[in-house]
Amino acid sequence: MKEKKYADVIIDISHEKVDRTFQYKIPEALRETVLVGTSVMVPFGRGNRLTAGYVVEITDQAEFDEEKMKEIYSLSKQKVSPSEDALKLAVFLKETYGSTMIAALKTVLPVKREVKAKEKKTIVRQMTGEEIRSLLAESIRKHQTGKTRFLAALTEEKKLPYELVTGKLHIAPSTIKSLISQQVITVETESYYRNPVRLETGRREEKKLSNEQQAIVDTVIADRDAGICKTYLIHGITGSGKTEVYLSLIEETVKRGRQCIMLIPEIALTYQTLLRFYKRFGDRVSVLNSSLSEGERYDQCERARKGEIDVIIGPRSALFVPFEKLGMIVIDEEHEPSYKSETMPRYHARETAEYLASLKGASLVLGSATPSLEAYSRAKKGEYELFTLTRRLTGGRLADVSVVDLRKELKEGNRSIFSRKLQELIEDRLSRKEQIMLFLNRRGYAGFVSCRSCGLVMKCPHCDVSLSQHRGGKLVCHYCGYEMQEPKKCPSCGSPYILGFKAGTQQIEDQIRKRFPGAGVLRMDADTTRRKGSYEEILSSFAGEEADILLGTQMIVKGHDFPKVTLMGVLAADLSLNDSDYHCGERTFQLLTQAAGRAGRGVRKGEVVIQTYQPDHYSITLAANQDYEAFYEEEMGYRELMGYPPAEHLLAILFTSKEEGQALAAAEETGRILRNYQEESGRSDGSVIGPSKAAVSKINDIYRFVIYCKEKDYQKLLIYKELTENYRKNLPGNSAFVQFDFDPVNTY
DNA sequence: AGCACGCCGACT
DNA sequence: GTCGGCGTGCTC
Repeated sequence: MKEKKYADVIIDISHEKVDRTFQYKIPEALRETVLVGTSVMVPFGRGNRLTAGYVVEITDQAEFDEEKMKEIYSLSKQKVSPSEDALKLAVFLKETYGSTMIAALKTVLPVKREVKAKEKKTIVRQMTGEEIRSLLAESIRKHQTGKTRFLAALTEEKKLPYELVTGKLHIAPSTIKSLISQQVITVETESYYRNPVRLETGRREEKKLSNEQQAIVDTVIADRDAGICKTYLIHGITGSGKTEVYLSLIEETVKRGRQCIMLIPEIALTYQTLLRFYKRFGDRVSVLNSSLSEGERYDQCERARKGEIDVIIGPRSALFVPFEKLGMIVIDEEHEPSYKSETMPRYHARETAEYLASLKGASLVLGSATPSLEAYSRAKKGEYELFTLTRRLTGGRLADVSVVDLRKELKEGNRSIFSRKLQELIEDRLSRKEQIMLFLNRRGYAGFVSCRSCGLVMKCPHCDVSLSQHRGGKLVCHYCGYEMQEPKKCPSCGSPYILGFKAGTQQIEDQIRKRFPGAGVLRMDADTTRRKGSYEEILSSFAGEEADILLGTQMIVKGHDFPKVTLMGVLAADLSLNDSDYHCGERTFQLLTQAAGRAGRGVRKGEVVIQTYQPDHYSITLAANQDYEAFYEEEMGYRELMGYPPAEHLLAILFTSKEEGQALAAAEETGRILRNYQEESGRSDGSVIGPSKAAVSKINDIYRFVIYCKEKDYQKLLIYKELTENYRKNLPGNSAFVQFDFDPVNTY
């Protein structure tokens, strides 16, 4: 037997330049204990600073000069050692989505951090403004540029966030250290604590399944018992009882000694949803959500590892809960964009779940009322088994849907945001004391501020977006948090007519109050739900009939049933139809279908009015007819024509830099290399588009350029990624950063 | 990321 | 000269 003398270690530093393995000698004393996956402390860098790392391979072959090779110092007690499965998952994420290995490892591992979960460091000035100014003068005289920038900032503010100083002001740590020792400044550290969510376990609740529902459960479980693990897609209209099917599937799986992961979109993670699981599984179920601190997340993972729980419910990150005997993964509302991660690695929960399921021998169950084209096309190809739930169990009939042409309204002299038909119906419902929901499917944020004289729009000085208006006369940037007082006069032409253009829900709320005085209105959008718990507050006060009309964005069409709602008005269906994103037709269809499903959940029949400027668009007409199948055919034809996913695969390569020129140069050079490769390999089926300015061309003073690559074969996109990475490796000192996004969910 | 090494301007 | 700052490059 060969001796296992060397360990390949990934160092816990998230930087491209150290994103590879480093080989260390395993000291005799640790030969038995150091395994693949062990987290260790190693001396790293010139100063041999002790750094954490993860062993990803053990060999008897030295691949580095043995003389220079260092030894592993010790095992790490601070960090979790990833299991073999976790390592495989990390490799999958790294290779499929193009991130650093350490970033992939960190998304897979529950970070075991000390009790103080989060720290925020602030630099505090210890001298008077006068003293600082004299130091400033001295540093100017000495041409100490960094110190000058720092001191100048200190004359303005007494306190500065630490990240701002090292990041934006670009001050070297040595400069900070010397100023601390001269007692010019101090560093304050604040820690935050968070409380876990506790729910009481209720009584066990079980409903009899319909034949349709039971058939699904029987098939999947029979497959399981026969050792077949595959992917199933349940296409079931709203109210067809998908959740009951999930509950039974999970219960049967748990009975067989296996554990389950239940993914739901973050927004649907409400008390009501969770309660159904608690009632069925009691304390064998646990919730993972974003408000849990790192320590609490770690505890949940430990409970799972020890087998203390059978079911975990959570958003996409719940996939990484380390169950020993995972038997099933359920993904509810499979089409939701929140299943795609927005940070590196940009993984998709559906694809990652598929990999994990195959790794663990688990079944994967997807469910949606409006399946994503990706999932549905795979079901059609026979890669997934498709089930359809057609009957609505809650008794309510499907609502009557009518489409109103807003162009015609305008032509006939109605300039209001409510069509005559919608106005009539609102009045009717108000007089009958029934409830109304009005849905504005607007993307983005609150209203911007512009000058009525010269047309200037107030923009963030650091980002390529307009500032949005907040309470208290403040203008805020939603990308970087920049804040300023709302100006009294236009900074460009001096006109006093600089006003907020509240294109959003607030303006509509005002209009409703004007047109229907006496009607109680509740508004729900990003603004009114910012405070924790206010989301549920608004919903429960509407459920308690404290208002007649609920006006809101996306949020109001997901989840909750209100039996008293008999009218749903979609104010402008086109708002989500004209995005630059190729998903916009699909999103619009999904939103309208969901909205239509909200009306008439009780005994009374519901009505839905969809107002639009494009009444003939298939996303709108087919949603009005509730015809998913026809929509799928139409939209799939468009994707095939354009070569968009799922017909082909798409890779977005994002180049970012503080220097616009550097980002552009790197992007252009990469574009040349990729096109070159394409020509050389003599292919005509793929294409490289760009580079071009990103849709938001600047965030936080960092410029953004993007290249898109289309290919039928996903593997070929990985070659593009590799080519890009190689080019960057041979180009030292470039300050442009590169990010990859495979089959992106938002455009750049 | 963090740290050493080396270059460059200013002051004893 | 030499002190001390910032830029550059490497880390098994």
